[in-house]
Amino acid sequence: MPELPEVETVRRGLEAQVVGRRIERVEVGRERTVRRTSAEALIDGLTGVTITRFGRRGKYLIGELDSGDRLMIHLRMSGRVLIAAAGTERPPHTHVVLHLAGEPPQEMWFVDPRTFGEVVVFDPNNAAAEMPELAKLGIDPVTDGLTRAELTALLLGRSRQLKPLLLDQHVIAGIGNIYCDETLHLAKLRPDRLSDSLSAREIGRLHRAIHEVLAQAIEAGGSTLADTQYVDIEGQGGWFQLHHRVYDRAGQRCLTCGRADIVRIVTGGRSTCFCPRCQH
DNA sequence: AAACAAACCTGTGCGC
DNA sequence: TGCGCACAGGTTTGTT
Repeated sequence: MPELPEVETVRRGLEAQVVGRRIERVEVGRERTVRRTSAEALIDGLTGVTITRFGRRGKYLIGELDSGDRLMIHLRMSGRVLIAAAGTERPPHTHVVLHLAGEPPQEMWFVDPRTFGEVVVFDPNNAAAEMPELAKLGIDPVTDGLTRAELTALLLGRSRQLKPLLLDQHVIAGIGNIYCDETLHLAKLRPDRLSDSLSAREIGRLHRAIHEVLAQAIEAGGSTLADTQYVDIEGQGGWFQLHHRVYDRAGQRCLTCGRADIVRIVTGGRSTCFCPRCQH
């Protein structure tokens, strides 16, 4: 569920509330969440340690530890990170608990019904072996910046449909299904357009749309859909869903032209919504 | 190289 | 009310 804007919102919450606080105790309730290593590895790697800063690349949260190790959290489809007063009743599917020192004592929970998410402590000097996907991530438009020239090279260097290309984390890191559809709509480009068919003018529109959609979504705290699965670390939802113009609106009138209905197709195995009149 | 399908899981919403 | 199916914000792997 969570894409770049949601992960960035979580990152900011962690930076504000978890960084600088010693982790006194660690609980792992479900082995699958720490499957890359083990419960012992996570407990050993985090107990008595302090997170000194929290970064993000694409949808990967990376905490730097004063032990020299790093903490990687990926929310995948249904993961959530929450902070709560120590002793508060935990929601179902709370798989990892970090007990944080300080007044008042708090707990950081990793909650994940579908268990696709991961929590890992790894050694940055051995990242190629322990976290190989990090090195393969493409350019993060927010963390790294994505210039128009870089985007042009990424598009013209191959012939791929725009939708699967923008979703490919090895090319551009952070865009997921919601923001891909919203970006293509704002750029007035069909999701099945081939990347090497774009004019310089169209590339300019796409470049602007990527940055605008992500920036506005971050400002709005991300998108919280009807199931209210995504919330920030304090349990608050975002409000960018109020600005969705195509995502999950198949069959409804286009909010931009008002003269056609949003269409749903499947591209790259993903549900894709667009306006056949606005997007070419 | 690019497009597809399936896999990993659980929960929810819908039609009957 | 209950059942079965389709589908979900992600990513990897294997097959055309």
